[in-house]
Amino acid sequence: MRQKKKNEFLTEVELEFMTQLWVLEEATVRDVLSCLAPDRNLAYTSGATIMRILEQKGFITSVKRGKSLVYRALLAKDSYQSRSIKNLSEKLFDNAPAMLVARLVNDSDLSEEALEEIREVLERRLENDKLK
Amino acid sequence: MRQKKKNEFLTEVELEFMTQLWVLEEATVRDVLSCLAPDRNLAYTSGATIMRILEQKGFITSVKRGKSLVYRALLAKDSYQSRSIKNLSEKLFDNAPAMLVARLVNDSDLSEEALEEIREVLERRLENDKLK
DNA sequence: TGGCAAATGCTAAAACTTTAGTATCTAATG
DNA sequence: CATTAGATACTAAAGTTTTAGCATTTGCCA
Repeated sequence: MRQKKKNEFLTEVELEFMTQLWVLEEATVRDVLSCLAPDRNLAYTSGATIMRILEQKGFITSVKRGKSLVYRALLAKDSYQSRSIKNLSEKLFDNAPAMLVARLVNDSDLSEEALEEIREVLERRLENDKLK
Repeated sequence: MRQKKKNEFLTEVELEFMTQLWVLEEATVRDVLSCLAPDRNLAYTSGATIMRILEQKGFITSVKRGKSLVYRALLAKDSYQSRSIKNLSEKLFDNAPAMLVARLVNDSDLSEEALEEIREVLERRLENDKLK
């Protein structure tokens, strides 16, 4: 009835785990679990399952070290950030990135510093553009 | 084993339908279906099911008109854009909106015009800030 | 080196998502 | 007012996600 789809995006829980792995760079299941919110209370085997799925999907890889598998991200955080923001822009902002930024700076309440940082990011980008 | 979660976010297909409804403002199942990509080939009843689910979840509402239900969004596109961008910023950008904008302007290849628009959005926002 | 603690592999349950078939209802029209 | 075309309601199948139990493997240490 429904065909298998291969998704290039992380599910919610997968992202939760990847986020830790991106910080740790190298980690066992136990390492990742110990970095989650203390009230997360996930069974060890659940964590192991998530990691195995992430590996199956090609987001991470593992090597055996002692009796444990040590995982490492294949998908870089940078790349996934780009992929995600691009997707959001396409799917929800009609490919109008300016509208996306407008929502961000107008509706979230950002600090003065955050706004300044954004301005700098943008100015550096425009500067860079002119040089070419 | 797993508790029921109530998600404030749209699934992929739900977003696909909402996107049309936001444009149409008011629409029957058939109206929405006819706006999807021509190669989408979804059965009428599938469309009806999606709409019913969207209503159950509180994203849209309906009134009977003639023999059809006419749907209308309860969740505004603006609000959902804000909600989504905020979520992305939190979950994938460590709450650093400047980093988010950096990914957007550096890694997607935006046109000169798009960058200018973004600059304007930001300048208007900073201007507005000063007035207060 | 035999046993134990800890790790993984295998399996599966339950909720969610996506799709669609069948049954039922209803409004318009001859 | 009976028929019928078209709409919704109900149900369900198949895949995905999230969680975890049980069995098995493995390396370490007494």
